[in-house]
Amino acid sequence: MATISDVVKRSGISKATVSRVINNHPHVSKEKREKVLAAMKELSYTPNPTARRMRGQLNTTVGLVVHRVVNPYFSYLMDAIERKAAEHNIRVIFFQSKEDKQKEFEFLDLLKQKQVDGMILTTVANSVEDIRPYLEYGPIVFCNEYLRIDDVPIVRISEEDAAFTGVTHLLEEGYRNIAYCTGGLFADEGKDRDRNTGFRKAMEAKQLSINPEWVFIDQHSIEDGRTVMKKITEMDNKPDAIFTGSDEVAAGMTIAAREYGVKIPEDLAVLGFDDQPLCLLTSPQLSTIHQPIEEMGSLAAELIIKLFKGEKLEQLEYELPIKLVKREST
Amino acid sequence: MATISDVVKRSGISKATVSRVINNHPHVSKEKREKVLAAMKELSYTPNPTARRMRGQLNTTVGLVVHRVVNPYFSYLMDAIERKAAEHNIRVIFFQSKEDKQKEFEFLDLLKQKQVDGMILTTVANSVEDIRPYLEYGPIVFCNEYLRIDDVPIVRISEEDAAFTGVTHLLEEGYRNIAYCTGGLFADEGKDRDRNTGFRKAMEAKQLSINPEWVFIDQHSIEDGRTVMKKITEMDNKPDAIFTGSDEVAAGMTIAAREYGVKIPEDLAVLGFDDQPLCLLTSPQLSTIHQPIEEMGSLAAELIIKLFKGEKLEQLEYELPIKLVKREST
DNA sequence: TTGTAAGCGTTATCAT
DNA sequence: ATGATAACGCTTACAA
Repeated sequence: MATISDVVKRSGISKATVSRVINNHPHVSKEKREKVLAAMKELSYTPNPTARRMRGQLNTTVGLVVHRVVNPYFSYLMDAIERKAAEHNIRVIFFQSKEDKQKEFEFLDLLKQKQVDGMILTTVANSVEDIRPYLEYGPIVFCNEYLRIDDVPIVRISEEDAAFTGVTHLLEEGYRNIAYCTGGLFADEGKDRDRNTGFRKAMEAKQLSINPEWVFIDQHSIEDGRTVMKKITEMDNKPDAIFTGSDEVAAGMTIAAREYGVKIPEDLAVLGFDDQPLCLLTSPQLSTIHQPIEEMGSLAAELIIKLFKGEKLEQLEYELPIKLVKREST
Repeated sequence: MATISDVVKRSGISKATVSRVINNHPHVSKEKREKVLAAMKELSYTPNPTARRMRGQLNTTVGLVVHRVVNPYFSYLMDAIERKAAEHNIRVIFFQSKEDKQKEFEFLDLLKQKQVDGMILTTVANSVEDIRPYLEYGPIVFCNEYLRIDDVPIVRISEEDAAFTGVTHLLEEGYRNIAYCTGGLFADEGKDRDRNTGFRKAMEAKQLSINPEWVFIDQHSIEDGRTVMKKITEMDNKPDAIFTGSDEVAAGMTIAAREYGVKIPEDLAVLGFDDQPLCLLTSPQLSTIHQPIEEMGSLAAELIIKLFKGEKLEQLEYELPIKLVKREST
């Protein structure tokens, strides 16, 4: 690999001026600039990114922390982020946190060590207080997160709107006995709080009350969905529709429905969340809440790139619109 | 961030000796070693990886080129590779090639520029001759590839065995009119050749001949699967089983089957390939060829790590065993 | 406008 | 066993 010194020898021009040309600095005569450019081309010279980084002048690598890459939600997000970053010649290093606090710290340390120049965090295990100190070392962007730190831009959907839209859809289709699933704990904080609010508001708008027996917490997987369906079949007082909060859970329910002879949506309407490709594979195909993953990833990448360039952001919170996709299950 | 010079000041010991301690070199007195270690701890010093890389002494980053991360085959492979790499404190930078030759070169250039210390290539678009020069700059491992370059280790399954096993399964279940799908062109090279050989051998073993009308080439997606099913329903002389070479294609066929009233497996048995999670979501659930993705990724990571350490590999070609998973579609 | 030289944080060479 | 010192490739004061 040719170095800057090779270009110096070849062109007979000083290192400083060559560097100026490389970095498009002004105050270089046309003549010398062209000579340098010629030498660079002849040697097919490329600046060594490692050396640049050591001088502290490089922003080309962003770290991306996801929960698990095999979760389609995250793999689509990665895809969107990587494509946008690639357009700007930014590399993406990725990490799987498995929501392990210790691992998360290890990744954040890469920011401190200048191994990455910025971080996009999609699932934060640690607290605001633990994350904040790392801001000193480089820009951070939250994506699909509910922590709020001053100065940290955040890209997400309105969970309240999503739940409201989903439950309202079920109500409009004529269902009245609505069950509710969540990946969280039906808690009063973060994502849960917002979704719960949406759920409550939708129900209240029709003067309906929430049946606590029909609330399922901590449900994530296809297997969980099967279990939920089983539980419902065993109930005396059964719901006639369910907001699952997850396509996987909804898919699991379709599988179990076949086993138990439950007809979807006649006996039980099932609404997913995310709009993953699997929605088209189940029978019946799943109605769901479409998440604007592509836009979220693309925006998150753009934000961090702006921060790399030292641009000021005119806005810190971005709530992207969801939309309801009606298929066969509701 | 504390630097080696800070440790020097704090401990009153020279840079050279501090460096020796950091790198566990011998010929350092117990006394000084402990002093240095103490200073390092007090300052919570970590060596700067960028500086190390510039000295040419760092092997901590591997580049991983996949076709598309949203393809579950690749996301599971990434997952396996990342987990194994993380065990050894190796970072994974990932790239999506979309099988674009130009992009592939850009990624390989990162090896030249020492942005990554080694490369795992899972889908090579360029020719052997184009790839070979990059070997000079760092180790390369092929995974799920069919190019052969001397000295480049390769991890894959036996495509011939996979096709033979799959087709033989269909024959053993009593099907005789076997259709065949491939993501390739039914060509005489690479992956195709091996799979075709397996297909032929399995058929020949039962003295059956291949009906060229039942061979579908260049089929990849769920949509492709729907099209294949449609074509089959329109045939006068229909096959009674199909080896799809892809779970997606097989899944697409189950969707179309519902639309056209085709019963699987009674009217047409369908065999997938990969054993992706979606196999459990379709009705009927898909029989398929299970790929040892976890093992492939893990092994590929181990190989590149061995090469980082300068270890000699005792073996260059690794063919991992597939197995047939019978579910409801055959 | 141009060039010299210092410095980024390491490791390796060579004396001592 | 230890310590100066050069070197990795680059950018940027500072001087000219």
